[in-house]
Amino acid sequence: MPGKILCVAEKPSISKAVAGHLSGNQFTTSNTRVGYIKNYGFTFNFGPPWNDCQVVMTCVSGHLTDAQFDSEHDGNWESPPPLALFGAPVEVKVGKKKLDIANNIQQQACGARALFIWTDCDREGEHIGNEVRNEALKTNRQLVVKRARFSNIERAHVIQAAKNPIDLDERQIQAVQARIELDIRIGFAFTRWLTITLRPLLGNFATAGTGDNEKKRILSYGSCQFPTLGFVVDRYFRVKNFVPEPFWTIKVTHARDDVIVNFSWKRARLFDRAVVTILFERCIAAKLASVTKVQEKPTKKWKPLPLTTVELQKNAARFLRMTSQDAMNHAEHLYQQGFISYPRTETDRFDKGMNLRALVEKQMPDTRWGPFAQNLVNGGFQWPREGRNDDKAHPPIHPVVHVAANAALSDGEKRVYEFVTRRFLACCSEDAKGQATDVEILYGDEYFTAHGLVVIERNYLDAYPYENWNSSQTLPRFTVGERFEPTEAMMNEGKTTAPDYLTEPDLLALMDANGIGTDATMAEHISKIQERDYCRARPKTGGGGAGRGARGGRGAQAERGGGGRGGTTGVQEFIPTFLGVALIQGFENMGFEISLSKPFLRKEMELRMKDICDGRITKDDMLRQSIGQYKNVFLESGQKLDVLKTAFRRYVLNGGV
DNA sequence: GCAAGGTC
Repeated sequence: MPGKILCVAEKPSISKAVAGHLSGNQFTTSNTRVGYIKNYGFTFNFGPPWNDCQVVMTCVSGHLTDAQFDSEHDGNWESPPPLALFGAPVEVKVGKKKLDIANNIQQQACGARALFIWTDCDREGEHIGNEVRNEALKTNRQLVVKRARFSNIERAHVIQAAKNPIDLDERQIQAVQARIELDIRIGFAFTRWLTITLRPLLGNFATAGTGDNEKKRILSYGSCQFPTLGFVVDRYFRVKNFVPEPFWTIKVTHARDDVIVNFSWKRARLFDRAVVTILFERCIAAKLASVTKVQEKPTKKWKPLPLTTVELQKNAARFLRMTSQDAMNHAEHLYQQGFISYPRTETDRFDKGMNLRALVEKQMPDTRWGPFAQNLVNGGFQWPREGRNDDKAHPPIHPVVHVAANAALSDGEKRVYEFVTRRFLACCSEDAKGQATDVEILYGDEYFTAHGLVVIERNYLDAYPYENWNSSQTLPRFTVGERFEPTEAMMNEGKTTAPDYLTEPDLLALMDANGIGTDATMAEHISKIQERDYCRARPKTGGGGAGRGARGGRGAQAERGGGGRGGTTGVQEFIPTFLGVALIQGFENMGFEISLSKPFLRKEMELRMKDICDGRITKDDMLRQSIGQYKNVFLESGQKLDVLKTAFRRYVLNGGV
């Protein structure tokens, strides 16, 4: 007598894929009250102790529940006072829009022997699994609850996961519950307090329009939005306070075989004129330079890593002239139509079980990159490089089917699809190859080098026009030990230039490096601080090479990647408003040991969550500790309100300085 | 009206 098993995934795409694999595409489909959620019915042999079972496979759509304060604390912002939110009861309830989805789970759980949870195998996925479990148990107390462990949706892997279910990880669930409770307590308490105490000071700072708008203005605090704003403000001050410094450098050129070879100084530049003068004079006095090193060696330009969400967003700003939010919207739409894989992933390595060649083959009909794909299929294919990140839930972003150039897509969608596909083909190709020549000379007491490059095989670059690699002039022949008199030697003066304002790729890189937000939310935080009028984006103008010689970068935060690409692409840069500056400076001036505007608190929260997952502390430990810590900061902020008000008067009312 | 995290 076959039992019934209910399977629940985190989202429609997974439930459909899993149903297809487990049933061999032999399933029935029934619609639920929520249009995009379907119940698939089929039979499957799960092996002992379940064996042959009737299966219903369905899904939720992200989290089912939402945390909210009890009715006493849910209305009026003034009373009870925001401070009370650190201790007020928090209720976790199924969201209004999720009631139908929850009901579907309850109904389908009736009469089932077991519930198999197929949510993503990450922390939030574990928590969503718990929400599903709670719903199912409401109508079926006897239900055995298991979870499938999977890291991709390849057929064999999915079947393996179905036959070897494990248990939900209670620690991960607790860690997320703690995060949720902290986010709402801290976020709501500070937001209400900031709004009611500072809104009256804003008066004529109504930028968005009328006084009516002004009444609705919210001054929000969030553990992600504040550090995000902090990065923007921090860079703003580094630009504003920048003082150019003069430097000096020595340049040597030599003409040989009709080529003028430029040698650059190994010290690049020094900030002491007298010292450079002495070094320069020694060069001149030496008259002859001698060749100390000639090196010819093969060199490569590495093909890109498989595409993650953060990379997609950064590249969209640089190459596709769209904001990270637009890029995500387009990617989401492409995903929903089945054109590309799931667009929210941190994974930059393909699982060995994936058939990448088959995916390349699908691109052969394309008029733009078909021949390139054909070449890969004919033997040029190479497995992509493997990055260090694996979220254990989704593969890197890749094209799933071919979409022709004339397909009915919006312009933005087309550009995102093209980028995803070209990136994928580049990943499956070979590094570009070249021959590099380095010549080093000793002139006086100083070393100088010249560099030459000949590109031999472009390889992946042929499919990936977003990157360049060009041959430089071919260097004439030099031999080690030879001596010559340089055609010209000059001492030049230069000036350091200010760093650029933060661009969107810069900001994304900073957030990524500091653990602010997730692949799915980083773009939202960036748009949130604009919505709050804490900062504004404007197109970056001109700017070629600005910041090249910058010496202003003394900030302590990690900075990866970076913008600063010359030309006039559609990259945006972020400038804080006086309001944004006032908030960040105000809190900075309060002199807390751990600043609210820096990423440390969020990082701390991540670490404590990890402690819970590893069993070092419990959820209650974390809540007690963190609530206490933030409550103290909140109380102190109240005591130092004058500091904040001073910053507001200074920046908002007086327009800066 | 408010956070951040999932997702459509």
